[in-house]
Amino acid sequence: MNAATRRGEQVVRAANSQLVHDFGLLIKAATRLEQRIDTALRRECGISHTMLEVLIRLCRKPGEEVSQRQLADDLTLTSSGTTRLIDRMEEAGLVRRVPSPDDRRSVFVEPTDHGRTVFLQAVTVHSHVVERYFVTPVVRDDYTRLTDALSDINEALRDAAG
Amino acid sequence: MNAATRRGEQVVRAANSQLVHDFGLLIKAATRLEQRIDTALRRECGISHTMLEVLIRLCRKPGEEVSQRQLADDLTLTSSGTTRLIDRMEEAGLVRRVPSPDDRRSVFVEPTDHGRTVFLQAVTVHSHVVERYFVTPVVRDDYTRLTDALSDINEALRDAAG
DNA sequence: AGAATTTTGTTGAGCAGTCAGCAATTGATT
DNA sequence: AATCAATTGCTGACTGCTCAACAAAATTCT
Repeated sequence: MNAATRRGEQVVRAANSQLVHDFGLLIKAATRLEQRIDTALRRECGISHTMLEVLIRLCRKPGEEVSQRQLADDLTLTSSGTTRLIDRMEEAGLVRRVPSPDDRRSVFVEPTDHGRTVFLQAVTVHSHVVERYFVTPVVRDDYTRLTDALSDINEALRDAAG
Repeated sequence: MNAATRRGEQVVRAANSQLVHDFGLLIKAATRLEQRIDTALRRECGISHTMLEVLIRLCRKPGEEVSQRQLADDLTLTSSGTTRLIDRMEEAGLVRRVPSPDDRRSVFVEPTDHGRTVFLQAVTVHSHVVERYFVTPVVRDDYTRLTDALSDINEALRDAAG
């Protein structure tokens, strides 16, 4: 057997590895689910899935002051991405920018009344899709394990710098 | 208690719902993992994560003829997105377009020698990241449940049209 | 206090995808 | 066989993000 053949087998083995396949499952499930939610939200509420995530974050603790910096960190976005996202949401009347009194670099973002109204509609749509494709397909016992595992993964990703 | 207060509580409850939180875990884990892999691949092999997914698909069964259409379906991309992706990969010398003899609309995509070489390097980088942040953080017993659950979710998503 | 460093949000340029519309080819209907 | 419909890949216009560079403000270090 020559070197070329040997390498050929190596390539095929790598492409069929269990690890590669398993990881593909995660990426695919997340991508498709997000696409579905995004489509449903745009059609029924006129907002994107990312915008819903912003509203979720902003409505969590009423009265809490959330800066763009915090939003960026929580949504895994860059600061410039966040600036533009909030631009669009402000334009759509969903949120309002409020300059921080303590730190004049910082900008707080808060939901408007309209933002809260849309949020309630959107969360309903969101829940339906999640219920149908995320909760129902998984056996109850497996579900808690799934979320446990995801928590562990997120923790590992958060702790490690590189 | 007036209507406004009642609605205010409703908003807070929705933003803190378990379902919303759990789903956030999935999206966040997938997003961050993919970002990490993408960064590592770009730095160490000069290709994107999407390009690696193409190479994985193309190297699975040697001799198999894979059209752009099939690639688009497997990667959850639009046909135009696929066209441009293959454009870039062809330019980088990773793949080659071959017109199908049977169907003159269709284009087969196959990896070049260079593509296979890069693939082997890339799969190593990919495996390291996946091993570290996807396999290791999860207890072994939970791992199989996790992948089972992800399979179920993907099946539900594949079967349903809307 | 003053200088150097870090943090915050914004902007221009670019990248990687989408959608809508297209021509070429193939398949189905009659 | 002729037409009508569906599929394949491509292109222009757009979206939503990133990265790099920046000014303004805050923090740290002498």
